[in-house]
Parts: sequence; structure tokens; C-alpha cells
Amino acid sequence: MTSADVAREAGVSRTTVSYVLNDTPGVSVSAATRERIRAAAARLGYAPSAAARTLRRGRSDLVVAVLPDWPTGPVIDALLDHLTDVLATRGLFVLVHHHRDSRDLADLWRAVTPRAVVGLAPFAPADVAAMQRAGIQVVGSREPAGDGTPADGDGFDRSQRGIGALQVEHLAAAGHTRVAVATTGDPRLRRFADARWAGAREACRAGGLAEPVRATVRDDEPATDVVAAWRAAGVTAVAAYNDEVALAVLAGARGARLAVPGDLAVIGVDDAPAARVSAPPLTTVAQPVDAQAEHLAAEVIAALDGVEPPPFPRDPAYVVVRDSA
Amino acid sequence: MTSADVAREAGVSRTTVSYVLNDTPGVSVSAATRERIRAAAARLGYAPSAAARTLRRGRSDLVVAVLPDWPTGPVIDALLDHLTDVLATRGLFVLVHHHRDSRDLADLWRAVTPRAVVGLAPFAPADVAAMQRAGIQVVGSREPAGDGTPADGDGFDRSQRGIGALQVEHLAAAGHTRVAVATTGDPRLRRFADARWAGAREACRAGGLAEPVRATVRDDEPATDVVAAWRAAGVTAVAAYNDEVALAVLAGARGARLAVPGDLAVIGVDDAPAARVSAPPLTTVAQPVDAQAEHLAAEVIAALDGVEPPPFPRDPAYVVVRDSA
DNA sequence: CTGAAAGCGCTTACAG
DNA sequence: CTGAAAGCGCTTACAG
Repeated sequence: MTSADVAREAGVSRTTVSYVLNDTPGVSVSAATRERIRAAAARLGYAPSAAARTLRRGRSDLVVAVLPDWPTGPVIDALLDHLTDVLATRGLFVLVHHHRDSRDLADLWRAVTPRAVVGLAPFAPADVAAMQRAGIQVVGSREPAGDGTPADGDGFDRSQRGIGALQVEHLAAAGHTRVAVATTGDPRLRRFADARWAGAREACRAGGLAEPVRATVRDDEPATDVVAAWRAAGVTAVAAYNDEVALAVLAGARGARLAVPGDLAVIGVDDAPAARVSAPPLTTVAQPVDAQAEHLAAEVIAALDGVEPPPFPRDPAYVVVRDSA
Repeated sequence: MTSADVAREAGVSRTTVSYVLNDTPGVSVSAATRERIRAAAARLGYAPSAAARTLRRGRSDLVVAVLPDWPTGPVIDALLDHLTDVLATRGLFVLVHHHRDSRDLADLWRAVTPRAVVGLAPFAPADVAAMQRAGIQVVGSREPAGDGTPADGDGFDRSQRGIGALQVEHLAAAGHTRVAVATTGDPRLRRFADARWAGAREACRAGGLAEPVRATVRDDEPATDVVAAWRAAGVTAVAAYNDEVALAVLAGARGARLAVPGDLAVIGVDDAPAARVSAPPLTTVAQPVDAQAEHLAAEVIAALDGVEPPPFPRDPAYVVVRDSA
């Protein structure tokens, strides 16, 4: 089923079929002919070949969003949701790929030839260079330098450090001076975890608190032992990597017979639904997902149009105060 | 940068370049020439045009997985993860699309021309027909008939009903006779929710329990009022749509000063990490994700190879007993 | 063992 | 207002 079939069926040339079906501006085709062509296309169930179109035009209508390896969560979901909507208005489709390694990535963009690749996971510099050489717009974060210097350009690390700082500042305002950071053991989230830890340390220093301690806390078992150890070390407040980790800390406090927030204050990140129904309800850091989603979409659009990306929104996170801290 | 450039650089024809770079079987090219071609390709950073290749071959290397609209969760994540791995061994890429409506779907597969489309969300029959007409393999669930007849072919409804039944059977075995179902209000999960409700009713009937009651429970606020109403109606056990809903029921029980499981037993679904750290730890229904992932991948492979799909695994869910029921 | 040529289906200058 | 023709980059019978 090709445009030639439609042309034959409608009694016109492929040229005219293409003009009409693409609404090519600047060509005048009689209303009757247009109607005839559309009817023929519909009757035959004609769908143009994306491959041929892409080959001819030199670009596809696809945008690939590359995610970090699992797990992702509701914030990324919302970002992609919005991106999908915004790009749909330009006739572009967002396809999500779950990233494994670099080899995979190169094969991927070669197999898709997308208009743009949006990275929610950081890309290696070599990957970025290769994609750009192939004419693909690359949006999103570069890998940070190995020396701990934050990656430039996207504000990602600044934003993540801000979250860690916000947690500590909230705890400090309540009078806590010995703070623990409950970090995630998931290696895929390392970059986030490290940035937040850095932010927490900076905030402790800036606020004159003791150097914070850091421990890995699993989200699938009560953190009883860790909580007991913290207690013994004089820790009175915990900044958790996310709400799930915070819930495990809450369970650990129950196990260690500690009152929350009396004996131990706990603050999470994400404002997940479960944070509202825990015992006690969880104080947490929320991110204005809408603003971040707007920003990401704007970045992609800017890249597609070849203009300067908008500035990263400044420290957009805020504390949702409930009962745990 | 085309294969012609590589040919010129290596001093051979495009034919030979194609043979060597694709490892076409049955052609003999001298090792020296092969080496020269590979070196030239590497030096020039040559990547074949996916569009041209797809056009020529008549099929791309892409498989699109269509998800239901948000949210998805860890089970689906694991399914896709495994599918990605398995298909990678055949040189195929899995790209995920988050489905909105039918219009969107048609545009999508036209823009991608994938080898197969895997539906984790149900497809409308017209969509399935159109894709098949375009030579795309369609794997996954059809929309169930409007009259409540389960969709045939994929075992989906049978499996979901089994989950609802399993919850009720566990509660009945503990002596409960008045059971409530806490369902989700999320319209995107309606199909799951309805199937599980049907399974719960069947199990009540089969077990000689009273007809169950059903209420919608949000996962982001304590279900205090609903729990109080159930209590007044003599309900002693709740089968929740998932663990998040179960957590909200737990919070409702706290709010209504009810002991769990003494006054009210609660059972969830998913065995999420949070189920292990709640107060009390949550009894829940787990699904052997690995088996389901195997099955989905096998289904896709079968469709690609044009052979009969393997049978759907039978009632694979099981109860994880903790303290809440 | 290697190359010239056809053709996948489309879009778009160009000619009429 | 409409059509014949070129060409996007690749693969693969076919000829040598």
C-alpha cells in the first residue's frame, strides 16, 4: 500500500497525493480533487512509510528520552508526561528507552535516528559528541567530572544539593544539631544521593551544626539497627533520601522504641502518597514538578529550534511540614 | 557520511562495504579488505542510516511497548526490563510509549513502523486490525467486551481475578465472613480493579461468605471515614487494591482507633517495599514477576517468529503473610 | 572475489 | 493546476 496506489485509485499523480495528504502550503489543488484523494487514502487504509519519509526528509518525528536504569518514580513520570504533550503539538513522538550502558546507547540512536535525545540519565561526553556529529540534538545532563565538580550546564547538581540543604535547614530550624543522612544503597541513584549528601553537609557547615553522619538504609526492612546506632551517637534528626527510606527509618524508630519526632525527627523527599498515611505522617521535601516539567520541555524545544535554552529554575523545592519533623 | 564515503575511503564498492559491515553470510571478502573497510568506517565515524535500511529491508529493528497511562509501578518495570534484555539478543530495541488515546496510537506506529507492538494496555480491536494490516505483530491484550466477558486470548482477566480471589480466600481462611474491597479511584486502573473485584466476589460466593462491599479508597489520605463505615456494617477484613491503598486503610484504622488485625484485617497487593515497614507490616499478594516477564518475552518472540504463543501461566500469584491479616 | 544497477516509498524542485 | 523525474542511503540479486 503506497502513495502510488492512492494516486491510481484517485486518478492523480503521486505528487498530488503527497501535496494533499501533507497539506503542503503554497500549492492549489481543487477541493474536489483533495476530497477524492482523501477518500481514496481512507478507503485503502493508506499510511505513508515512515522510513521513506525519514530518508527523504533527513529527519524523523521521534524524540527519544533516555532514562536512568530503574527505578524512576512519579517525578520522572510527570516530566515525561508533560514532554510528550508539548512535543505532540509539533508532531513529535516521545519514546522512552531504559538505559543500560553506552554501547546500548549508540546502537539505539543509530537504530532510531531521532530528532533529539533527551537524557534524564547523564551521558558520557563521547556519546554526546557522537550524537551531535550525527545531527541529533542532545538535551540533558553530562556526566559530572570525576573530581566532584558538578556537571555544568543543567543546574542538576545545584538543584539536588538544594534538596539536601533544605532538609537540614528545616531540621536545624527546629533546634537539631546532630543530623544523620539516610542514603539509598541503589547504585543507580548514586548521583542523586551524592549530590544531596553534599548539600546536607554544606548546610550543616553553614548553619554551624556538627558534621552529619551518613548511612545506607534499605527501604524494604525496618532500619532498627541503624536507628539505634544513631541514637547512641547522639543523633536527633534524620534526612532521608526519599519517602520510602524515611518510612523504613520510621519503622526502625518503632523497633527501637523511639518517639517520632520527640526522640528522632525524620524528613523525607518526594511527598509520595504514602507520606500522608504513615504513622506519623511524614514531613518531606516536595518538588514543584510542573515547573521542572515546563523547563525540560522548554529545553527540548529550544534545542530543536537551535536557540539558547532557558535558565534552570532556581531552587524550586520546598518543605511540606507534617508530623515527623 | 554514507556507505559511499566509506567505500571511497577504503577503495572498494558500496556493495563490499555493505557485505563486510553486515557480516553477510556466504560472501567471501579477503581479511585484508575487511580490515580496510572496518578501519575506514571507524575513521569516518560511519553509522548506517536506519531509515534507508528500514526502507530497503521493509522492517525496522524497533519494538514498541505501549503502556497504560500513568502510573505503572515496579511489576511493569520488571516486565519491560526483561523484555528489553531478551529482544536485545535478537538485535531489537524496545521503546516505551505512554498511551493516551487511539489517535495517538495510530500516529505512533505509523511514525515508528516497529516490528512489533506490545500492549500492556488493552488495544481497541480497530487498532489491532490496522496494525496487523500494516504487517506489525501485535502482542498483548485486547479490550474486553463491554458486557463484562473477559477478553480472550491472554489470560489477563483470569490472572487478575485470581488475585482478588486469593485475597478473599486468605481472609476467609482466618475466619472472616464480612469482607470489604478497597478499590482504587484511578480510572486508568479500572480494568484491573474491576477484574479483581469480580474475583473477590466469586471467591466470597464460592466460600459461602456474605456478598462483599466495595468502596473507593484514595492512597493519599487516611481512610478513616470509610473504615468507620465498614466497621459499622460489621466488616472485619479488607482486601485492598494495592499496598498503597492498604496503607491508607491502615491509617484509617489508626484514625478510627481500630486494632489491625484484631478489629480489622487488611491485605494488599504487590509486596512493595513499604509493605515491609508499615505499622503493622502488611500481608499482601505477590506476583512472581520473573515468570510473567518470561511469559511476555516468550509471547513477543513467538509473534516475531510467527509461531503459536506459549500458554499463559496459571494463577501464579501467592500470599505473603505478615502481620496485618 | 568485486562492482554496476535496481529499487524500497517518499517529497519536491522543475517543467508544462 | 498537475505530472515526470530525481534522489534520500541502503541492500542484494545479478553479472563479471
